[in-house]
Amino acid sequence: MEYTVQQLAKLAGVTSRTLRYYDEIGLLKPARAHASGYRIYGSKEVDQLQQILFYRELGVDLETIKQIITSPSFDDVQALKQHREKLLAERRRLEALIANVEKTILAKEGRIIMSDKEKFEAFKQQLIDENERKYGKEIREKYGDEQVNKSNEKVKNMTQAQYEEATKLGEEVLRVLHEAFLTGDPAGELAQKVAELHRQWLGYFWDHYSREAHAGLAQMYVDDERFKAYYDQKQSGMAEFLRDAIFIYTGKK
Amino acid sequence: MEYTVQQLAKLAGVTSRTLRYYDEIGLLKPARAHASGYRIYGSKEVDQLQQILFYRELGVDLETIKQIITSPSFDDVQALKQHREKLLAERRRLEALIANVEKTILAKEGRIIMSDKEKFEAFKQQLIDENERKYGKEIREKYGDEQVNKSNEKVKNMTQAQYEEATKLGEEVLRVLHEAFLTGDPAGELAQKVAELHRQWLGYFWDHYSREAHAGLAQMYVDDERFKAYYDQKQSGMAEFLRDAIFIYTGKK
DNA sequence: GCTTTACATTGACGTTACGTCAACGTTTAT
DNA sequence: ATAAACGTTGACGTAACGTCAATGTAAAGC
Repeated sequence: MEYTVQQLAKLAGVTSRTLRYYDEIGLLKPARAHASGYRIYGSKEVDQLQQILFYRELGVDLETIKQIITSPSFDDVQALKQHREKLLAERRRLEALIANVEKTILAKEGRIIMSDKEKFEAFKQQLIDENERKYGKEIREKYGDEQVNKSNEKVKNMTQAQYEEATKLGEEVLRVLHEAFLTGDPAGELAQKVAELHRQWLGYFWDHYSREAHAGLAQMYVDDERFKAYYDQKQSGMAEFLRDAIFIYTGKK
Repeated sequence: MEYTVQQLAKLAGVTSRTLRYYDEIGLLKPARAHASGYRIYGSKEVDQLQQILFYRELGVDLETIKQIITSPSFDDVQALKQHREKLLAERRRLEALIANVEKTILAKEGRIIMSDKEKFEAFKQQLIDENERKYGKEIREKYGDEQVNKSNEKVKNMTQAQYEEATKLGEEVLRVLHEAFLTGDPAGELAQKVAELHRQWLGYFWDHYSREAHAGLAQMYVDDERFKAYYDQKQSGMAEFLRDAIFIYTGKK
């Protein structure tokens, strides 16, 4: 089954302009060009476009999508499974927003008290995850400029499965951190487990690990209010605790 | 509680640039300016920003958001309830995408057959609804330029609850249309019920109804492949049938 | 075969919602 | 008083197209 630009655009619910743009940037090339110069797309391109639309739906930028799907190791069934996981996560985020709006309604009706901070909690979760990744990069730039290109490449080539794993690991860090916090001992077994998990989490974003960089990032968690707020979400003081645990783990203290 | 730009930005998980931009376009003005010229935001602005973020989350463009929240009749509790409805709808759309990806996985594993068309179904639903609204406007421009401003205003002020009702009605039109189609009689009772339901649906988007405009739109459904494909989704010929039913309903034939 | 309509191409400017940076004034902490 | 942190305005750049012009090609109608 072959399609011209308009046919495929209609089929997929995009515009012909979009398809031409995708051709132009090398994201989705036609199967071939008709003698007239018209673009002709086939089944392979249909499947590729569907993948692109899933990634787009999940907020991935086109350049990143291009790198993922043009990789020789790209496995479309695996990618579809990853989309599913990510869509489920997105649904959970929506559910948090729904819960937040319901809570806001109660607050407006005077039934509960809601802090200014709580009003924005559901909006911020994804942003904080992204900021955290970004700041990890800044540390890299600070301690090793020659590694930045590799690091950028690594982040861009991260698969959705890896992203999911990283997200889960980040959640686990937070959970175990709280347990360790309750022990009160940053040098204890639990706290050191947190630091180790945190190091594993960094492995998803950093091309090369160094203790110095790890410690530097941990200090940033305390110095930057956004991170501090994130780690203190369960209980105040947890950001400092994590910093201390990591300092001990890395031998800085 | 008062906040400077960075404080509110951090609280809400947006950038100071965003807040300055929102001030510049009149979307979210500070409560006052400090003697230094610094922007100072208060509780009222916090609540406004939360509303803005909900609308933004739901894909509403900033100009539209501005018009909604600056309207004298804006009711924030009512708006929150509408956000909730829309978020629930968005969650249902995500669920359709999840079902679609699961189905695609099955197709890839060779367990079921999936058409090229089915591969894009979940992506297209919202797009078609939006296109339909847009074309309704074009008809208005064609038959009555002096009504366009009112019509634009109506669409922009449509509440989320109204949008949901319109969506449901659109679905009912399609369902009853198929039943009527099976009777084969565009002048029959069922077909005329479809035309009436369609007219009601138009009431959500048009400030003023005219039979001429209705008939013109119906003809467009047959002439424009995108609408034709939409109405023919259940069975080929349904777009023409709807056109005929509306022509009879409006007295054009 | 010729004409008209529909479809496709490339090129280019415009849009929305910011991101980024420069230059410089103001506030806070030491 | 000084340095660091924060704020301002102004301005250019970006991603992902939307829109339109000029022109060639394919398909339908006569």
